[in-house]
Amino acid sequence: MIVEPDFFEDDVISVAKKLLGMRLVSTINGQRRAGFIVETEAYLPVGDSACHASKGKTKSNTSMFGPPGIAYVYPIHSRYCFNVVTGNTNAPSAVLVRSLQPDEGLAKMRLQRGVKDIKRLTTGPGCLCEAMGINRLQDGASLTTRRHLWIDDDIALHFEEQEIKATPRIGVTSAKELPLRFVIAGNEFVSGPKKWR
DNA sequence: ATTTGGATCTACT
DNA sequence: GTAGATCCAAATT
Repeated sequence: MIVEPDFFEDDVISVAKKLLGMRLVSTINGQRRAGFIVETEAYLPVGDSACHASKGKTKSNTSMFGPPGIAYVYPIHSRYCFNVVTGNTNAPSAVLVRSLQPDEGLAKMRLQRGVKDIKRLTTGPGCLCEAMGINRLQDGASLTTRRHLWIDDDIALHFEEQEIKATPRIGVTSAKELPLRFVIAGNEFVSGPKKWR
């Protein structure tokens, strides 16, 4: 089933863990593509200097202040990063989806990415956005309708609870030590240093 | 109008 | 493991 809005009303760390193994599905630009979420990061509403919302609302981060269950897409280093907005109040928090295990529409992904190696299709936040066709138009879009982009568990990647591994987040320049990155341990589509797989 | 710094990626060693 | 490419938007001039 497609996930309902209340799925995202939970606290951000719980949502980050619950998303592991679920499917992200896109029909942007026609061909349907899907992948299993294998790596996420939580960005907290309070006490998290690495969170984009921590310095207040700006033109580009307004989606983070919106209702749970919408997308927050922002540009960085000539790529996009895709987040899911969470929380049940005005407290801005979000889950960054960092990596997918490709499941459906591999040919279209290869076309959009311009690479053929399956390990490089959707491994890394910028790569998965390119493969799925996620762009600035998806910023603020709802993820709980089957329109262009949504999350479901029609098929789920099976793994055991104890296989979730928590590590520090990648690439952040502050709050470096907080263990807010969650991965399916040992999955070959997880990005980052091998110590953190 | 110009500068600066990022929740990155790739190619290379 | 590291260097260089890359580009948007916020801050500064």
